[in-house]
Amino acid sequence: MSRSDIIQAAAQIFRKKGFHATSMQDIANAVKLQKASIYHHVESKQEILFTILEDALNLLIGDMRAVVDSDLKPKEKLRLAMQVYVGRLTGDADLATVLLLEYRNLEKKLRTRHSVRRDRYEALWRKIIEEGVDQGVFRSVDISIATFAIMGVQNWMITWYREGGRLSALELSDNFSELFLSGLLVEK
Amino acid sequence: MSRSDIIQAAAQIFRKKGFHATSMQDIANAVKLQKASIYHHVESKQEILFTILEDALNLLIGDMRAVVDSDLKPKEKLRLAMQVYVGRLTGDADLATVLLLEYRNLEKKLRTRHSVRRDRYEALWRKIIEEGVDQGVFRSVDISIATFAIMGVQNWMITWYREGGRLSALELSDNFSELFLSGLLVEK
DNA sequence: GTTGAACTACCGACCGGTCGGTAGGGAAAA
DNA sequence: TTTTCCCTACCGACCGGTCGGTAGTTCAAC
Repeated sequence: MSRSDIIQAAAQIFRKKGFHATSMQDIANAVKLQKASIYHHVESKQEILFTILEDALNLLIGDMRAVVDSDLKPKEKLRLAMQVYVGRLTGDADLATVLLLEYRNLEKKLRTRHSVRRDRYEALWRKIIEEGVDQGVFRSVDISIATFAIMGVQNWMITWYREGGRLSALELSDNFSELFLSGLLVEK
Repeated sequence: MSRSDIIQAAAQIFRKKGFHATSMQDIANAVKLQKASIYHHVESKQEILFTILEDALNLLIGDMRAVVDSDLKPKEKLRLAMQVYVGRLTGDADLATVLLLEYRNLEKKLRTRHSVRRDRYEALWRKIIEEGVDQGVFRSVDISIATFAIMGVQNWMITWYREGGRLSALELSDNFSELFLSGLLVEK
């Protein structure tokens, strides 16, 4: 039994029941240990949550840096970024759901630390849109709003996406990026 | 002290701390009653949550029926629907946040009942998009995906919108609808 | 005198977390 | 090769405190 086994089991239960509704006993049962034994591996329930969030965010930041630093055009960067992000959200739903929903339950100090890093992540998305506007391929939209919109569409997936649905992750992300790039209206 | 005072106070605290992190004592303190006295007005903590969700959803369904039943063109229906919905989300953030985030904490039976009604609400959005596609003013996008996307952008607002921000609710919704209708790319 | 709204006092269950202790395996000392 | 020692992983029992909820009572308004 390793620390990461516990973290992973916790993520799964946090996702299903939420952080506060999950007891340390629940986690202990999942890894077939006594509750006390868990404290040999982790400091506290808060630390478990924090670790889950950090791990998830690190993964995403790595993904995004690669896309932003590539020499693709803004349009392709956006498409690729969405492919990768949707892939992560659908691929590890436990991690994703906890990341997006449960960070609220971090105590203040840890939450602040996490928010800083999350803002840094979102700034990478912002950069892609800025680039597109600067190069004249994107209309001069409000950058912040566009970023929020793009994050929102994708993040909200965690509330409705179910594995084995009608569309694959790739089809979903392509639908999204097409929608964002071309809009709903037919050509004028 | 009325029942609705208690419900409203609870919504406020649920929003800030989450359902499970909120104790009946917290709610009692907020309305300056003893915890036991609250049970004179409500059946249980679950019932409080359920009432909040029902009230919020009823409001939204009423809004949406008016828009769908109007004789506006699909493009204007979408614009108006987003204006109204964003107005609600920003106007009563407590209700909105609890509606979108805390319904997960309903016990199974109540959650199922709620989900049915929420699906009925989302079907109204779907209808607008369908109408646009049928009339040939919207491209023939995947209707489900487009609906999820539009709901997602707006619903995700509850995570970042703060009163007194740079843009008004109306400006926000107009930015959103413009983005959805015309897309990011400049005219070809 | 009935009623509704509030109170005090309490319940059993469970919470996150800590305690002292131990089984067992690997390394160092004899 | 045997003995000693230490360390990791784990355990059962327990801590003070809080949880949602209940029982029974008081009291003012009608």
